[in-house]
Amino acid sequence: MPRPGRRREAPHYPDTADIDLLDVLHALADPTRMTIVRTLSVEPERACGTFPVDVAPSTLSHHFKVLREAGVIRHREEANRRLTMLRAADLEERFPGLLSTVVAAYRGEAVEKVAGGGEVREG
Amino acid sequence: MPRPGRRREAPHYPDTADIDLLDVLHALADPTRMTIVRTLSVEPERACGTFPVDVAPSTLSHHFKVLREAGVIRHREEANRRLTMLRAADLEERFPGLLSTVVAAYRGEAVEKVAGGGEVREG
DNA sequence: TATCAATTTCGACGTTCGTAGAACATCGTA
DNA sequence: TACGATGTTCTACGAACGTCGAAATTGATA
Repeated sequence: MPRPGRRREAPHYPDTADIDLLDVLHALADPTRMTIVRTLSVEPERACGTFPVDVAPSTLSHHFKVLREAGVIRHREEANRRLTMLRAADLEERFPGLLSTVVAAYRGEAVEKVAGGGEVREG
Repeated sequence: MPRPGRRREAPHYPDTADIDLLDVLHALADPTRMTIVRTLSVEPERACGTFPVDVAPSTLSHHFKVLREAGVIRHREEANRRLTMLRAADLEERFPGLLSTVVAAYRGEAVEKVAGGGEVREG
């Protein structure tokens, strides 16, 4: 009996206190996922299909799952789309300075290695 | 014709400018390797076989290789042992604040997940 | 109601990873 | 020279990973 109001199963998010550092580091250690995070660090929220990455939708969905279960992102339902945003405040509470430091480090990286190579305005 | 003065091949270290963020994050996203790094953050250098981890020597050697090629550690030959130290200054130059932030975050983590569980004095 | 657009789930495939045992190399010492 | 201590390399193996296509689901729209 599928419940209405949610797209399939409601995703499971770890509590802030349960966010694991190694899970976060592993989630960030991938060019596609890092591109997602960097994009969200500039834009507060964004629809799943609009990220500047060059992978199949199913692959992208997989990366969202990794980031979600690591506690890095959260989704918000809107119509038939799902908006993604960073759990920046939660991460800041759990691991102070971590997210901003990592994102800042990635800003300086060469972009050629990023999946898709599509650049996003760095505001 | 084996050359004297060095234990086998001289390890290859990336230049500071060539250290890749994703490689570093991947290297740190493992309990055994994170334990090595945390230990070195308290003690400046340490012989390879003396880390509080519970893996076979060959496995440990593999982890050192990952950390070395990511640019996180450096070795120093001494007699028939090899001392390991962090490339803290290089990492600070390449990715300011990254190493200290990550290590600080790991300090607060539960230790049960650490390979071997052997605790080290946290000074 | 049929259809489209957005996204997830499932199954499959090839690659990388963490692990350990066996063999080897090097240094210090008996 | 022989031996023990210290690490590394090689090989192998199961698990996890990144990738995709096909199918399914949901909300909006025709």
